[in-house]
Amino acid sequence: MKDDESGKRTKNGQASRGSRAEARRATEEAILKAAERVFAEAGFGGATMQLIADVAGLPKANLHYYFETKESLYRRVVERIFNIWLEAADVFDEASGPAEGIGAYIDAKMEISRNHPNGSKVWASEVMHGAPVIQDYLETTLRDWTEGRAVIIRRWIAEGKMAEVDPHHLLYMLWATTQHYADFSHQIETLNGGAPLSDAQWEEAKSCVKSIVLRGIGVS
Amino acid sequence: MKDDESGKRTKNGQASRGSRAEARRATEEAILKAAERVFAEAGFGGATMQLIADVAGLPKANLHYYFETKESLYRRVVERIFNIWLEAADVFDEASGPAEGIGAYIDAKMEISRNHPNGSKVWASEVMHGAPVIQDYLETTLRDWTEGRAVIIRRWIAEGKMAEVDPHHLLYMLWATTQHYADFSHQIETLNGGAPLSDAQWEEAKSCVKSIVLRGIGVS
DNA sequence: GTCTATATCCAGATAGAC
DNA sequence: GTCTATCTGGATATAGAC
Repeated sequence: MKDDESGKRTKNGQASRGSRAEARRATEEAILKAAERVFAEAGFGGATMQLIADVAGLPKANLHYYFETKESLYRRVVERIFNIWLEAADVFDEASGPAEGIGAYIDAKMEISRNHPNGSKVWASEVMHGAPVIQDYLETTLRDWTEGRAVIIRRWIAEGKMAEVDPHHLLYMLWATTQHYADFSHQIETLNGGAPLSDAQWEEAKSCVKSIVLRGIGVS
Repeated sequence: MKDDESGKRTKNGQASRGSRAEARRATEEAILKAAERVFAEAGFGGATMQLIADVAGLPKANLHYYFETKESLYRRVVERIFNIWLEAADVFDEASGPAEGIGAYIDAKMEISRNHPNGSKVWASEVMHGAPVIQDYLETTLRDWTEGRAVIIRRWIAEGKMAEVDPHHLLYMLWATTQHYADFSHQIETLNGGAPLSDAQWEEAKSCVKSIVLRGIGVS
């Protein structure tokens, strides 16, 4: 509930308590939250500053006071989901083997797909359009992260702990399967009779993905 | 090479041979091809009729002569990739078991990801934004198709030909893993040192996805 | 059927009072 | 820091000559 700070705001969007700095952070947070949703639902080109302002409950001009341009606001939204994913990957490193490490990684990514579907969609949209804004992240942080995880996977293979599979393609499969539940949530919901997945269905999704992938790499 | 009809056109976009009807089809095809690329690269909101016209080598006004609105042009683009996927699914039905059926389906979907990456991206974008234009397809054709395939999968399970997995989640995994190579091609390319996957790498991707999934469902 | 020129609208961004 | 009013560019779509 860390980011449920909208309750601290009046309907005019002014923070009602705390220091100036806190008020500023709270307003920024409200804008980022609204922007994540609008960018996810409409795409960068389809999103309008007016709509983001409406969702955040602020006049449009205030957005430009907090974020110089539409693009700088967008970039901050993309950075957020990326950092959330990076943190979730810690479980990968601390594991003693693939069953634990990859299983926990799938769990963590599925939880994020459930709790931050909009962030995931914004990321997907950004990458699909050629990563015009965060190409630098792909070439530095993401590439380093990927190579580091590939080393771990190759060690597990060498130690006979899992089948011999290409580490990159395995990682792509983990990203694809977990993020699909966020990025294509609307399609899944439609095929689920128009209703979002229930708690039980999410648990089933998690265990189904884990069981197929883990058995698929010779762990189980 | 069916759609390589741009060679029949002069630089002014006029068809140089054949009947009026043929000329019309050729121009329509050129517009659809350009539109698919531009919508994929910029999203619906970011795409402009001017840019599509430039890519197609036509004046902007001609697009409105062939397609009444930007949205109707977009809808046609989305319908195309959907129909391509539907045709590819025939291999699923004709198979005698999961090893053959699901293996062939993965092969077919991977080929489409390679040959129609832009169509796949347009579809993904459309679904991510809540399917404002093709929701009817999701609720009719796609739902029917999915339920039909689920019946086949359940039969294979009942016959002891594969492990007991939820058919829907298995289908989501097939879609996610195969389409990832189209939708996230830019990310994959970046992680591949900036180069697109080679022929050999595509073969490796296909066999890697197949081996993990098939082993994951207890086949092979 | 094809093109140039244009009408109309709406977006991002800013000025300036409070 | 917040808000109203406005500037300016660029988008969809159309009119009308050829």
